[in-house]
Amino acid sequence: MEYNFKEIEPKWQQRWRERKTYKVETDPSRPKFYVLDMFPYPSGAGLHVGHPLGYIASDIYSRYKRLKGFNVLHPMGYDAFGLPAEQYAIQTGQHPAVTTEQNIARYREQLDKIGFSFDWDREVRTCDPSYYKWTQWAFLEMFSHYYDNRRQQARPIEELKAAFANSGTEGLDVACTQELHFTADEWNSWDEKHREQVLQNYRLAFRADTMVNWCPKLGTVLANDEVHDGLSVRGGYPVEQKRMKQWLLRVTAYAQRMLNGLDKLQWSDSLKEIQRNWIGRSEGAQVFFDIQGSEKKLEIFTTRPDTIFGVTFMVIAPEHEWVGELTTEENRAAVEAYLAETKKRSERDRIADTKRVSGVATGSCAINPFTGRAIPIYVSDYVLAGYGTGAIMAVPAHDSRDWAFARHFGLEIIPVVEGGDVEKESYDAKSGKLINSDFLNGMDVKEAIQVMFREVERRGLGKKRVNYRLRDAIFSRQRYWGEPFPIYYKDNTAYPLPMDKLPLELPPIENFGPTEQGEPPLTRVKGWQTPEGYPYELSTMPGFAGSSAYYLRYMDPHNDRALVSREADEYWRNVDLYVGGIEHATGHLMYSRFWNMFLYDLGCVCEEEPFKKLVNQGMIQGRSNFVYRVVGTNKFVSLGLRDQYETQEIHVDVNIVRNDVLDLDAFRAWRPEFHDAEFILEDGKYICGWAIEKMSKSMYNVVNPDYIVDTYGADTLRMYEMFLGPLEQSKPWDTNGIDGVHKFLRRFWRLFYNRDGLCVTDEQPTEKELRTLHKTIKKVSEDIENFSFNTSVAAFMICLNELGDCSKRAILEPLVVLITPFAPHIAEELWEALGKSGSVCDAHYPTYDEKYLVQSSFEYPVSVNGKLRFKKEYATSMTPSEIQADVVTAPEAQKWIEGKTPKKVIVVPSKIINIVI
RNA sequence: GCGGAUAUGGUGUAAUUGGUAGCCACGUCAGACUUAGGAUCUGAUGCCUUACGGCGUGGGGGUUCGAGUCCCUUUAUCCGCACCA
Repeated sequence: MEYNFKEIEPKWQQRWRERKTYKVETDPSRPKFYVLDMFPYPSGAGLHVGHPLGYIASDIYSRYKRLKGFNVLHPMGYDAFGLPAEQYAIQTGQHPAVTTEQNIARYREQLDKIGFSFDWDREVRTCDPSYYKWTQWAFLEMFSHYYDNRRQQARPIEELKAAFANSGTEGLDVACTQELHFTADEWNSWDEKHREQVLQNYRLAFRADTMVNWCPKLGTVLANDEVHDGLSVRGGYPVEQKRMKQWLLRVTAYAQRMLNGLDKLQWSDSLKEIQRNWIGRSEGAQVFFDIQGSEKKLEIFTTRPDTIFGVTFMVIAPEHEWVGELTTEENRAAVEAYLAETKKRSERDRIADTKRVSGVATGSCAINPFTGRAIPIYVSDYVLAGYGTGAIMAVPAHDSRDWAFARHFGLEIIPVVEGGDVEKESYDAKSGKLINSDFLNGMDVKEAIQVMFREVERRGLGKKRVNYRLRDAIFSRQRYWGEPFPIYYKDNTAYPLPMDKLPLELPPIENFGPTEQGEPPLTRVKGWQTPEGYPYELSTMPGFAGSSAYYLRYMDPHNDRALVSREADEYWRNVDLYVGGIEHATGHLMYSRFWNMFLYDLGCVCEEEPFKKLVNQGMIQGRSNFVYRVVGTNKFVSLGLRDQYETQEIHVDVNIVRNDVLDLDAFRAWRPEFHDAEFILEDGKYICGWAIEKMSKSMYNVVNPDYIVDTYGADTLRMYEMFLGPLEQSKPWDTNGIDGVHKFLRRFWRLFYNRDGLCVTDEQPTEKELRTLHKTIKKVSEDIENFSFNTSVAAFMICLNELGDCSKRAILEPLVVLITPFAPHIAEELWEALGKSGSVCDAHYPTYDEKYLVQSSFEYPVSVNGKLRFKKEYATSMTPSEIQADVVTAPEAQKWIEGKTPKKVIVVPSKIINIVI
């Protein structure tokens, strides 16, 4: 009887469905384990072989944990709202609700074929009103909370109102957009509208007039992580800076906590580093500079207060609010011309063109507070409005940008740290002795910085401060396919919808496309207002809104009274293992942490961090194949002979190429133009060239998992994807090696079945067979724990090679359980064949017995600089007695051990190979 | 520019974490069986050399009895940030 995956796989998939094998319930009597995949956007293209990589890994891990006795939560759902779904809908001219539904059905069908152990009863969809009710709820909670810096916690806005009524802003330390100062009397004298405007400065979800990334082509604003190199991540369209009134989330309030939290997480160092960079904490000083002939003081931020004696000019950003004021009459024309020019340059131009020095003098001067000298103030776009205060003190001797600027405008360069030659370039290093700096002279840079922090505060010039690169997240999108804001407007002031009115459902509309003027599509809905006639907010929430707390919803997906019940949250707590792509490092993984910390402050969840351990699977690239057409003919020359002709490289569909050998008939049939193609072969074959490229339709290198499942079966696909290489590493999909894995499964099957049928015997296994079994159990289990799935697949193959044709029940039974996480279908079938009742998913994971393993370590003598040392070693291929004999009986070693010290001893694990006496 | 990662046969990779480099596969070659096949099984396969032997983990240097592994340096590729003061 042959291994017939085509019969086995649908059979077990159907049984799992019928028996609800993967249904999971809260069960305090058992330890929990939560394994989560990043849920997919159901895009129109369907899955390719790269998508399931992470799902397979997490499925192996969760099946393993289940066999180990854990109560495993392993859910799946769809991130169905947002730009990708909407762009696809626009491209196909269908309504996003329709395409999303279709795409989900397609995804589900593809996922089911691979045999995942998801509990589909817990499926969530972010576009489902019963789901986004809780997205809206969280938003309203953010709207009605502010952040108390002293307690490091979100607090109800009512407390802040009470504080304002009592003592104004006196003694306040809270997260805000701008530092405001007012008294209790002032607060109490304001009307509701004015108070509300002030409160927007403190709410965690708030409306503000800020510079935003506006993408005209997508017709919406984007958050910083959705823009890369001045282009939108989705679609790659140009993005401009624009001042607009938008909803934002005050994620910056949590910057320090998000930074601190990283230390406790089991995430890869590179991912933590990306988040650290994105948060971008820098310690420095805020310093106020007097302005000549003005009451005002120009505030700057610097990380190098030690260089203040070298400040010879100041620069403010073109968007700085004092540009107008600081510009003198004689300079006004030049400044305005410069501002106009800067405005024209797109974000992308500015990035591409960082070496160009440009700027203009305002005509005003500031006073260096330490030297008392007047220094000119310039405007230049190398200073960013959004970071720090939008103004800098320039130290040309020790900052390369300031140096370039000073050179360009002929400004003075005063070195204040020893070490470089400021005539040639600036000396930016943070080391050296201070010079030309009065009381700082002779100090080291690090010491001088600390002294200056104190000195600046002592003289009342400013304060030591921490600055973050992280910006508040822009939360509105001028699009249709997203969660509506539970907000309405009365007299231009935003009011929250009462909680019992949630969810506020997205109204169905025919024309959902973006409008040209940037008006949200919801503008088109007549009567989009409260029953009292107040208009609702017209923009919708961004994609990351719905994905920020979905892992919590899986714990209790049908609860209509809370996002998650206390009971479910206290049992499942947080995600033990999260598997997904690194591309979400600065997006979803930041927002989720922020969102979860906020819910933690509210007391809604009991863990501050949502994802304990995170594994980033690598990307699967495509492996394209090429044929070489002799120019001007319809002749194709094989790879090895192409140098003899002038050829043109053409992509060929990888599905008609096998091991780089072209299927000639399939090629002729592929496209009409190749119908009468001729070939110049080498060794009777046509060899194709290849290259690693992105997996995409245009390169003809897309491999669909359905095709692999049809040809080789899901179990082969699962094992092969793991066998391909380390999970975290990006690698090309290469179908060439898949036969090896498939052959392994067939050989495995043949241990159970021969031509006559089941051939499993009850014979006692030999010592050698038991050793192989126990070694494999140990290796495979350890490898799963370490996410080294490629080596565990290899361990199975070694096991099979060593077993030969051993068909003994005592060996095969544990092996079936061992292989279940990797190849669940074949495991179920064989488990049944062995006469076991129930699913192999509920079996006990086999444990290994040390006594069958070769002594794992022994010690041997080594001479290190004439001193005797014993070194621990490991052996896998010899028994302890063999090792002992080798070491002890070698006569030279014997002598050495007796005290006749040799000059040199070279020892390798199992035998002494060289001793010099 | 700053930060992070990677580099091993024709290919994907492995290496007990400082101890005989190349496990397991793919591919290739040879053989067996055969209804000649994209089936199955057996053997060989890092490179140079007829052989003896030599060389070999991107390059160079170092530490060590011993380095793919540790240190310094350099090159290439990938990723993140990027006028962040």
